Amino acid sequence: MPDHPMLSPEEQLTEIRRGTQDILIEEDLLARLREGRPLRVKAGFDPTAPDLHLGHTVLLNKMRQFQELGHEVIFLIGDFTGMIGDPTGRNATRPPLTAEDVQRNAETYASQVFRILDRDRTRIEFNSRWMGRMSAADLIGLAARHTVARMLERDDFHKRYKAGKAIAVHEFLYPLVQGYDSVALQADVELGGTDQKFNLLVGRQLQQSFGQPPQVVLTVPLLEGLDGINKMSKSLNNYVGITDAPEEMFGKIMSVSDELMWRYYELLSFESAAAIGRLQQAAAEGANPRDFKIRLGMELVARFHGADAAQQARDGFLRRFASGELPENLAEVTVHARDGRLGVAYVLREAQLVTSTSEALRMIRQGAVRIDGERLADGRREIPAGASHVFQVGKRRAARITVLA
RNA sequence: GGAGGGGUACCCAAGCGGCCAACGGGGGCAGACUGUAAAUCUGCUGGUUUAUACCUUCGAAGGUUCGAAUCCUUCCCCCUCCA
Repeated sequence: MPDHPMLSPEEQLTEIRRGTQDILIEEDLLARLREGRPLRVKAGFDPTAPDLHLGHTVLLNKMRQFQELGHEVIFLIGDFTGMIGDPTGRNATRPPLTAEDVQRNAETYASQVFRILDRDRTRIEFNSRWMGRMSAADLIGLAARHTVARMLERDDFHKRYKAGKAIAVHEFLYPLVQGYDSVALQADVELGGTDQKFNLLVGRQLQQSFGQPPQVVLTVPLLEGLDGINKMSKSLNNYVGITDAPEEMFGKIMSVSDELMWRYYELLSFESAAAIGRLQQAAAEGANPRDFKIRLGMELVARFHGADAAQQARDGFLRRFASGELPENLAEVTVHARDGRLGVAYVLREAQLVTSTSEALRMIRQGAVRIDGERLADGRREIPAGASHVFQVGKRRAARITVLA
């Protein structure tokens, strides 16, 4: 990981500004950078969604950047706040997590974030460390430092209140606890997505209330998911997981719209703004955007799986979709025949290429099924035991299936 | 506490005794066209050894009926207005 220990405060600020939405207050950040000490940079993570995807990496990349600039990054796992569930952008409260859930999720986090962060420079904290021993009296004292009117300034509270929708009292505790985390950690900077802005600002206010200088708040944009509309999330199934296999990751990137590709360049690529501008220029002059998508896909796959894997993913993709060849590392599946044979629909179901025989029959009817490249028209076709063929369902599902006796 | 409205498939939303596995839209999947892009057109979008058949599904449980998503009873949940 490259280091920039020699950068001046002003130069650091320029780096930090890239890809951010807001820095509040920028002058404060500059002033702290001028102190010449490593800043304590905090970012909180919810323990409910342990599988990281590219959307999370926008923030992680920013954290890594602070590390490269020589600052101390605190990866805060909100195990205590997880019991509340951040109501941001939600209508329903989430079910509380058990201690085991939290522990397991935390371990998953740890194994994933260090694909981006420098392990040696990352401090992992759990906010239950201080919240867990806070008394009811302390909590009341904390709540006394904030007013209902200010809480209602938060956009989603405001909307729900005006619309007459329910706001549970404990939901007000979420921003308070998150803000108190900054007090407990004496954070200099807190990072978060734009949807976290209000919560981050509560941290400033509480720190002041506790006699600390208020943290600098830095927000990064939320990354749109593969659909280009909703924010990337696992529950919407529009995500690219950072543990996705190279081919899968590459394929997902290739399937995004041209418009979204540029957004991904902006938020995910480490290429310079100038270089990205040149690509856009070339596209405007008629270059095929597909080639830039390939470039982006390779950059991202290489980041998580290495350059060799990226090269292979690209080559495999081109062979498969540009030349129409079958994928080389085809899944090998065996299924069992009945009475020496098995109907195709059952073959497909047993091999989990479809979820039901009804779906299999539907797919066959629609001409989506191929056997060794030949389109299958007859849904009643039976495959004899001992046979081995390559079965394809649609463009994306394929496997070599051997029928055993 | 009182009055009223509502819970239908992934989402929204019709249906209000049989023609309902349930209109329509969105989303998704598949086919054509492509650059696994966009746009467009077409089909599909409970399950079942492949079936003008059967089974399960319309908040839950009972009931009426030859027959219920549709009628009745009880229960659960959500919303609106009043206190």
